[in-house]
Amino acid sequence: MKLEEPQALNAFGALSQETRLRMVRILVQAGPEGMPAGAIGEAVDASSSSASFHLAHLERAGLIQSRRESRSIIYSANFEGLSGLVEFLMRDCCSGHPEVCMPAAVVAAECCTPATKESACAC
Amino acid sequence: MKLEEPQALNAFGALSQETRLRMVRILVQAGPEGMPAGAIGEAVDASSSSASFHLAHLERAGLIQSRRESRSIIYSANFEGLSGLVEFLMRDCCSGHPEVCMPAAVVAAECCTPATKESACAC
DNA sequence: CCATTATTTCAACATTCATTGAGATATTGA
DNA sequence: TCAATATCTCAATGAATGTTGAAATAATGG
Repeated sequence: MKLEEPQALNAFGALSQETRLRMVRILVQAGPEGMPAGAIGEAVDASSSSASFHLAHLERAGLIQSRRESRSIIYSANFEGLSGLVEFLMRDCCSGHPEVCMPAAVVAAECCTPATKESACAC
Repeated sequence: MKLEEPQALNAFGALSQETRLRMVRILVQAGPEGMPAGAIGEAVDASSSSASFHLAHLERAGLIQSRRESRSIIYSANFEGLSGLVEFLMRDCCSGHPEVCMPAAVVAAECCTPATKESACAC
C-alpha cells in the first residue's frame, strides 16, 4: 500500500499514544487471526469505552481492521498499512542510495518495492 | 538500536506532526551529510522559532542528530533510531512467523537482525 | 421475547501541544 | 571589538486530544 503524507501523519499519530501502540503490537503478535475487542482492552488495561475509542482510531488510520464474529468484533493488524508506513518514511532514502542510510530494514523496504512484494523478496 | 516502549512512543509522537514528519523525510533524503537548521526550516516553511522547536523535539526523540559547523547547526537523520523504530513495531511479529505478517519490509526487519545488520543483509 | 454479553456512542472535563514574537546566545569577518 | 548571521529560549495563547461514566446498539441462547 502506497501511503501519502496525510495518511502517514494519521498513522503516526495513531501510534503515538501508549494504549494504541500497545494494541497494535499485541495485534501484530497475534497475527492475521486477530483478537476480540474485549480481550484487547483487557490486555492493555483499558475501559471498554476507552478501548473502543482507540481501536476505532487505529482502524481509521488504516493500521488495523475489524470483522464481526457473532457477538464479538475481532480486530487484526493491517500488515499492508504497517509496511506502507515504513515505506513512506524511507521513500527516496539518501537520494537513491538506500544502502547508505540503513543497514537492514530500510534497505529491505526499498529493495522489496510493491513489485517484488508478492513474490517473496530476497530475504 | 533496540528501542523500548517509552522511546518508541516518543519517536512516533515526534513523527505525528506535519512539520516534523516533513523534516525527517527531508533529512532521510538528504542522507548522512544532513542540512543546516535554516535550510530545513525554509524547506518546511516554518519560522526559525518553530523550526528550532521541532528539530529539538526530533533530536530528543532520537530520530535526528546535530553537529555545529561554524555558524550553522547541521541536522541529519539518525538511521539507527529510525530502523530501531521499525524493528520495535514489528518485534515478535505473528508469534515468530514473520513471513505471515508482511511480504517485504517486516520480514526483512526480522531476518536482518542486529547480528546480520553490519554485514550487508541478503537484500 | 427477555436477559445477558459485547461493543459503541456521547458530552463534559482536564491536559497536552503547536504557534507566535520578542529577546538571548553563539560564531564569524571586517 | 562591532555588526551581521544563525539558532535557540521563553511565556502566552489557542487548538487538539484522552478519559470518564452513563446510556444506546447489536447479537445470542433460553
